[in-house]
Amino acid sequence: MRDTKEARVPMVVIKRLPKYFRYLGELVERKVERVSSQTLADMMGISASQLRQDLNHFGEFGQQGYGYRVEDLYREIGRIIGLEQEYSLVIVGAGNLGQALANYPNFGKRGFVLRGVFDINPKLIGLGLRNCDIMDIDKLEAFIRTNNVDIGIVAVPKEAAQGVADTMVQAGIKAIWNFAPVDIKVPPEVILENEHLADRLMVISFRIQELGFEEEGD
Amino acid sequence: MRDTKEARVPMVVIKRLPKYFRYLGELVERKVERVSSQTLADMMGISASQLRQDLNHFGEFGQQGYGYRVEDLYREIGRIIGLEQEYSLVIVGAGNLGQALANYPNFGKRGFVLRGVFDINPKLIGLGLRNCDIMDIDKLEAFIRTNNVDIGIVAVPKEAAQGVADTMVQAGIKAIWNFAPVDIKVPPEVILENEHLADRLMVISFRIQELGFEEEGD
DNA sequence: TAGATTGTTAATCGATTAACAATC
DNA sequence: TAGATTGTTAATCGATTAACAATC
Repeated sequence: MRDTKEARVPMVVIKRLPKYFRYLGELVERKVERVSSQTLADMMGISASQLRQDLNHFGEFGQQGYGYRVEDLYREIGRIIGLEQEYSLVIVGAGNLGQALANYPNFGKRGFVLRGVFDINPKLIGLGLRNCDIMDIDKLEAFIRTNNVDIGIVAVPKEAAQGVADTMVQAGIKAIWNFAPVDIKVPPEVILENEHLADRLMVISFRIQELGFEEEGD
Repeated sequence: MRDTKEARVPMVVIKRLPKYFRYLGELVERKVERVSSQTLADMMGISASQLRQDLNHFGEFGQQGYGYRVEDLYREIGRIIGLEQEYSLVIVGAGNLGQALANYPNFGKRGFVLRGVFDINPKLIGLGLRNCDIMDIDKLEAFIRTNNVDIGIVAVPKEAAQGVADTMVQAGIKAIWNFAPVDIKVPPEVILENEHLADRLMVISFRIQELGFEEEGD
């Protein structure tokens, strides 16, 4: 253990890991035994250089003249991402999005275990969702503490988002996945990932426009 | 019109536009009249240099010694993003996620108009959602054509995603926003944005792990 | 062994930051 | 006018690509 070459992995590289994992998973399903960096990179639409450079952050997984054993590399990447561990999570906000996330089957498949859903609306409290009840948001802090919850999903309106995040931080949560359309502030030791859906739609909007310029521009 | 300095804007810059827009919107709400690049950058947690460099791709919006008029810059960025136009969209897949997206109020607020929701499940077809009915996926291609739909949201299981995207492309859609956990292939003239939620969760998983190394590592 | 392909170092490219002359 | 702050050029930093010796 340790010394597996851990020297602060750049975020761009981390973000590509799930993609590697997905494509390798596909190869595993197709019962492909070996793959070269070139072949895998072509499938993924990246360069073989980048693929090898990326893997280089974590160790040596291939064999000269042969390539990579698909099954092995798949398992290794899974381990690097941390999928061999179990993470417990809670969702705050049982509106449309919160409910959709609670029911998203792909999460449970890997070791992400939904432990509870919270809302402020008395009408929702007590209702069952997936395999856990919707609880009052008053109970959030104690719940996170007693259940050692790792990840908190924020799916509340933007006005409430910072408050919910503060409570999570207070309770000692490790990471927050924010779906509210604001930039939440958390102390540096807490991991924060924002899912700004409206922002994405604006990127699409810009690019559609830009398309117009291009045509006209020549 | 034109010649407003359009020379292929880098993707990193495009992705920051909605963030500028959000923070400026907040300042507008707070009735702040002017802001300097330094102040705005501090709020956003970026450098003033980057902010000025970014704006420089689109024109000159400030005034030396004064800064930027908040109201004006807000409107300008909105225009650059393309929010003055209306875009029509359809959602394919009326499962939990599709329904949540259909009900997401923040979309409608800007000019994104939901024109239809489609599903393959006969039980869902005919049900009302927001202000449009769920239609049979058979009708998708014709619907996109006749209604000149700009953006297609893919919210179906991964096995069905590529097929749905193909139909959309066939029908002449401009952009696809994909929520299925696969990399869809589209011709280069079609804009594609992926929302790989499971990938995001894996990034969180990696970073929680990494946190463990750090502590132990010193 | 010869051919293939890795791991890794060096070269290139692009994005961020620093600096400052122009000017309100 | 003097002070502030922009727009923009130059310097730095980081990420991607190219190249190749090591080796299976």
